[in-house]
Amino acid sequence: MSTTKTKRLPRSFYDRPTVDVAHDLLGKSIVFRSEEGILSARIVEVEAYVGQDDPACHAARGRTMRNQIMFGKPGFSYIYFIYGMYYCLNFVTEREGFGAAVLIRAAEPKQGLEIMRRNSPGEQRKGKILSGPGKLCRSFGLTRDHNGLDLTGRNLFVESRGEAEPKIKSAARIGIKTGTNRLWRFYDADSSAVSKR
DNA sequence: GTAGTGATTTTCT
DNA sequence: GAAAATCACTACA
Repeated sequence: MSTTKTKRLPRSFYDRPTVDVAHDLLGKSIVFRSEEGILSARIVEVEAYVGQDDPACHAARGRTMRNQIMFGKPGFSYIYFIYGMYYCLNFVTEREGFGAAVLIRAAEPKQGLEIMRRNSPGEQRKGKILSGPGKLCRSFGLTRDHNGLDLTGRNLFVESRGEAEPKIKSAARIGIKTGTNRLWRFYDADSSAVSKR
């Protein structure tokens, strides 16, 4: 019998302060049942986007068509389209009515690497194929079609295997012009898959 | 190795 | 009409 316990994170994991959720997601595994097969990866870089008082958060100016999922219940996926060609994956956090989420920026492939390579023909290096939010979605095959999935369901979720906590560092968030004073980017200092050093 | 910039289209003002 | 939670390519060191 196996001694490795795998556990899908429950909704209560996401129903907490966003910065805590972001921090605790590092080292956990994203699992996605795509039509081509199972994909999984170890999360090594995330960013927190926290409600109306965070000017960099999509929810800062209230509800819109795009961000309404962020105001819904925690434990759902928020996937948006950016720069005309990329998607970014987030997990919605905190109570219903509060617009917050964690952006998944980078991960290390664990399962389904061949599918990821097919989805990202320009980037075949295992250590870099998920190193960036746009690349992660492209390699996983995530699009607007996967916006609003329930992370307590079967198709997309995060699991914990009782892994040791990684060495976590924090820094300013990337690619934004406001709110850079908040150090809400967290990453595994020992991983080479982090998007920027 | 780093620095600068063009691609491409949805979303919001 | 402008900006955008990015990436890949080019030039140069």
